[in-house]
Amino acid sequence: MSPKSPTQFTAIREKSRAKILKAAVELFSKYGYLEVSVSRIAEKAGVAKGLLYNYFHSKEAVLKAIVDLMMSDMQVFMESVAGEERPKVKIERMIRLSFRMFREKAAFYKNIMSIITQSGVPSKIKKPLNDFLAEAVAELEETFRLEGVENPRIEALKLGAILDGVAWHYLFVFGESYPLDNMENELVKRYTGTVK
Amino acid sequence: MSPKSPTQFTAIREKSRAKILKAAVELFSKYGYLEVSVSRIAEKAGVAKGLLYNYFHSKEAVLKAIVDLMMSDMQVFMESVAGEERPKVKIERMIRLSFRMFREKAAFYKNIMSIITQSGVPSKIKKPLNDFLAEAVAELEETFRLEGVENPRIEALKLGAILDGVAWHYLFVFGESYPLDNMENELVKRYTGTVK
Amino acid sequence: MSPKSPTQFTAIREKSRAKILKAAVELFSKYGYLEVSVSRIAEKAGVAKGLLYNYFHSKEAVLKAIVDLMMSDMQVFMESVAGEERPKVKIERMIRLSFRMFREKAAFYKNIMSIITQSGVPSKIKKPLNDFLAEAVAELEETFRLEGVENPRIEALKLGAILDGVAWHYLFVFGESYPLDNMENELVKRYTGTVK
Amino acid sequence: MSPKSPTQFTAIREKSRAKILKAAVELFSKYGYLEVSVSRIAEKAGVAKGLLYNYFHSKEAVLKAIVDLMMSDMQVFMESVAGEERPKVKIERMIRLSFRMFREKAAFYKNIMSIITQSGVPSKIKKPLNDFLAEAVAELEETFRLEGVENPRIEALKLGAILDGVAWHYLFVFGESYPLDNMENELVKRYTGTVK
DNA sequence: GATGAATGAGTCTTCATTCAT
DNA sequence: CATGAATGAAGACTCATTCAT
Repeated sequence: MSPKSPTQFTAIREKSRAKILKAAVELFSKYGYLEVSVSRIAEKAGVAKGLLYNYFHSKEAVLKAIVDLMMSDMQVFMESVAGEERPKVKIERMIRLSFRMFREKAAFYKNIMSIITQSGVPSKIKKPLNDFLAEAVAELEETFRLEGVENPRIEALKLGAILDGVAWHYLFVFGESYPLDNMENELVKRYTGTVK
Repeated sequence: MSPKSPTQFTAIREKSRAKILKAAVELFSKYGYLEVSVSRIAEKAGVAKGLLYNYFHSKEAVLKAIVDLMMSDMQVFMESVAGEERPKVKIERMIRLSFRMFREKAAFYKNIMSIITQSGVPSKIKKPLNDFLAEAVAELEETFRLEGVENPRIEALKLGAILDGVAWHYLFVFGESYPLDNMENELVKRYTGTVK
Repeated sequence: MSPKSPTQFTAIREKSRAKILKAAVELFSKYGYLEVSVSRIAEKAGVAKGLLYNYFHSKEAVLKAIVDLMMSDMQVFMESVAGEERPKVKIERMIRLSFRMFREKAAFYKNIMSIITQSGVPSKIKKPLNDFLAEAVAELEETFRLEGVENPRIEALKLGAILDGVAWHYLFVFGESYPLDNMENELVKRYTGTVK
Repeated sequence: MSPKSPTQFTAIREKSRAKILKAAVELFSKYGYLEVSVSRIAEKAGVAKGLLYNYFHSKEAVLKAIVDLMMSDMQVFMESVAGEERPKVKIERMIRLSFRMFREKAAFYKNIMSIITQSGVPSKIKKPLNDFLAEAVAELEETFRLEGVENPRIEALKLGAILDGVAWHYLFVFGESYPLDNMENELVKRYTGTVK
């Protein structure tokens, strides 16, 4: 008799939106943005194709939403180390954080790398990701500088390259057999002189 | 008009095939496999669309042919250092070779990384590329072992990660502004104790 | 909260229905029947999409309701001259009435001509409009006959054609720059021998 | 063995293009531009949907092609009376030409009027048609001026309105029952003082 | 060997309509 | 009476592939 309350609608919306995003993340990370059709996302999410457009005005908007999610996730991670003043500790935390992301946000991370690598993706979407990476390297550089490292820029790029290289190898080349834990400890040791 | 000799036919075939491959390489590295249509390849190659199917039975077969080309290119590179017995020198040469490839075969390399990243590409094509990478790491591992490094597997993976990370940063993130030369010298110094 | 009296319900119903019709008229005349979506009508009317189906069982039914409205409007106009016995005066009044409609009901008139022109619109809707036009011509014919004009049918069709032609030029071709007033006086003079 | 000659290809292309245009003209004039889908055009033309895009880069381009055809047809008609110096004769010829077009190019003319009337059609397409109509009226005005008519502008608009009104009544309201011949003779008599 | 017209499945997107609350 | 989430058919358009010549 009475219409659904706004609260009910919000809850329903949130749930459907989440279903769609979840399906999209999985499919994009497994098959790549261009290879996945809107129909397939809808099917996997268990909703009608049309419903997707109730929440995202285009396929690209779905990708954008995923990227935004990932970005704020990463931002949170970044901020969690931002307060750290001791350079060595900060480096260690950044390394450990990166590995945690590789492990816990594998699907997201795969998407990110795949998006950056795919030419079909509009640069409107790529730009913020590239910017984020560049910023992360800048942060590393600053930390190395504080630590008194001789060539902080090069050193930051090197660590950045290792981390992204590890991610790439883990996510796209070697898969589960990759010795993620060993690499993590090795890098921490190498950059801080200690092992946990 | 006049009947052509078998040799002439072969020459013609080879020329058309090469034209098509060249066009495909350029387009794939610039726009990505999925974004490039067969028509566009044919157009760029200056042949009729139908002719392409005379040489390759599908669009995917064109990609396969390109990957094969790249693989043998890399194989040649690899073999050029295979004979080197002195571990330190071998490591240096492998590093320098990699950077030469990043620089001189940027388009190829971009394609490779992009292909590996796109799970849409059938594993028939991706497998050999992955294998090649694994093999290269194995080669590094063996060399580090000879050198007497403590944990050659980890060390090889680390250098592999750096190299691929550098490639990724250079090709997809930072572009021409990336200090490729500095990184090269830095790595050589780090791994051999010398600079050129 | 409190139970509403039947009168209240009727009032509410009437108000919502009117809001929807108003919105539809405006949108249809501005963008055309096919170009306007039900969502847009509901949005402009400030009601939920579903409510529209509470009052009209389809989008087409909304159009039908609008056409009916227009028809009764025109009927009223027609009846206002029906009593006139003097042929010359009647002709003049019909001409002047037509121009008043072009001016004051431009949106309605645009809709009508547009509907008649779009064969996509089901004839259930077009029929009454066509009938109305035919009737108007018949009325003119009768009046010309009374006046003793030689070929009243042809004369009626000719005046009808001029009036619709003027409407068409004014509404779709020349727009505001069309000399509606001049044409009106010219026609009155031509058909009655007088100017106001 | 040998490829088709360019001449053969041109012939084939011309034939297919014509088939598609013919189907489109018929469907557009019967159901209106917006109501007709590309699939339906292709089906009626007896070709695959995709082929249409081999000849026209969009549905709108098909419409544009039709409009262009119509425009040049009308241009030819216009030019055929352009040389006529005697005003009375010129007016008669213009009237008779118009009626010939209504009769012989009914489908085209229906399209034109329907296009001008439909809001969904981009003004890029409408503009030239409107311009053409305006030009035709200007031509009439000039002729009336030469004839020494008192108010040539109004007179030209009036004749223009009659002609378009007749077309509208014939094509959209009364259909085959409309006394086209009578109207034609009546108008000629009215504007030249003679009947054929 | 070479041409490009032709096919049709598949892409993203829109929208009238239904329905649980 | 009122809401808006959900559906699915249909629309315009793309493109790998085939084939007659």
